[in-house]
Amino acid sequence: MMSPPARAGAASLQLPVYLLTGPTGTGKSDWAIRLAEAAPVEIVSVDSALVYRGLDIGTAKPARELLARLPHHLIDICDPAESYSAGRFVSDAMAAIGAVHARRRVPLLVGGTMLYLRALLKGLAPLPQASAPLRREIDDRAARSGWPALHGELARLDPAAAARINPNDSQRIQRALEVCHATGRRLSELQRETVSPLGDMTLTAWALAPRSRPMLHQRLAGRFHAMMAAGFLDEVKALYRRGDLTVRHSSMRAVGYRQLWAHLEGECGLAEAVERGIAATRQLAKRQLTWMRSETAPRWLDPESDELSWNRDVRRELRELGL
RNA sequence: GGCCAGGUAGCUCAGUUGGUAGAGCAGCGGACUGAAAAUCCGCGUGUCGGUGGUUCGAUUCCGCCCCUGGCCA
Repeated sequence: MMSPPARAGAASLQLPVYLLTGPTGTGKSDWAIRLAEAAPVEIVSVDSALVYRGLDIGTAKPARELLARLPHHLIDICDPAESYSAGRFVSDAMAAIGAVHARRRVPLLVGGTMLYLRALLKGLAPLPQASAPLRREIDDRAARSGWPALHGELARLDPAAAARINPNDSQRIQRALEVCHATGRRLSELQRETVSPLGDMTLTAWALAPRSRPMLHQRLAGRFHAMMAAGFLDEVKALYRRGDLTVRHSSMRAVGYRQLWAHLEGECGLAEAVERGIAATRQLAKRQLTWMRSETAPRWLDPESDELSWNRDVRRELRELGL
């Protein structure tokens, strides 16, 4: 559930938390790594795919050598058969932030998993973890009577939640029912008890915003083809051959993995899988930009031209803090 | 060169017994509380290959031309 607040002592209260976000493919990790080479910051990944071991090429994971040389947190922390979650992320991230502060260094949150970011900045309600048996039971009933019928059930148990959830939104209907059945309370009530785990820590947020959509799309396509040239398909084949993973595992629903997996299952040719993977990447970037527009109030940076001044400004601020 | 099948949205295609057209995918906008790189909602973006004819009216019928694919030479 919720982690203890990371307020180890008076000293850590003075230390800031930095955040660098942006849509996929804008260079966040590169900026963060070059800063970490020269400043007392430690990178805390905010990424739902980088947590998985063995998902390397397709997630654009920093090279092993870099991960070993510069402190990174929340990368390679679970097996692809596990299911990571926003809740685990919040407690892992708070633990990492506390540990970095205890070393008198500054955590630099880097990533584009916007739900995780929001959960960390604004907090999660005290909700129960996922329950595999409950979810299985709900899935079974959905297969028989359809999600709109379960939405009707939710409308009786938690009208406020049902009003906000579309009758076809299987994932949210399932979660809301799961919460009602597991706790006997309404999701919509529990959500009012949300409190930010960051407490009074000061957060400085920057966001990389691509100059133009066509430019971003071109870069994403180029990057996907580079991943293919670097052995992405072999990486997915190795995961496929394990035999215990399926498309129902969230790790195998990641962009690129899902499409190459479909190709290995014989659903489509390789060229088509690549095109679908590129399209899925574009769609991910678009959703991330929607989050960025509505959620955060960051300082916007241009991925093409602002890195040097950003890097210099952050290092000056750290010096002024005496770090 | 001859015959056949096509040419409709960015792509793949449907359709109009003559009244200027619609699906999927892509794209664009939005939502988002333990699967979130997930899940879901909204929006059609068009010289219907070109040109001439018939017609009140042609994307649809007819002629010619161009392009693509296939078969025959």
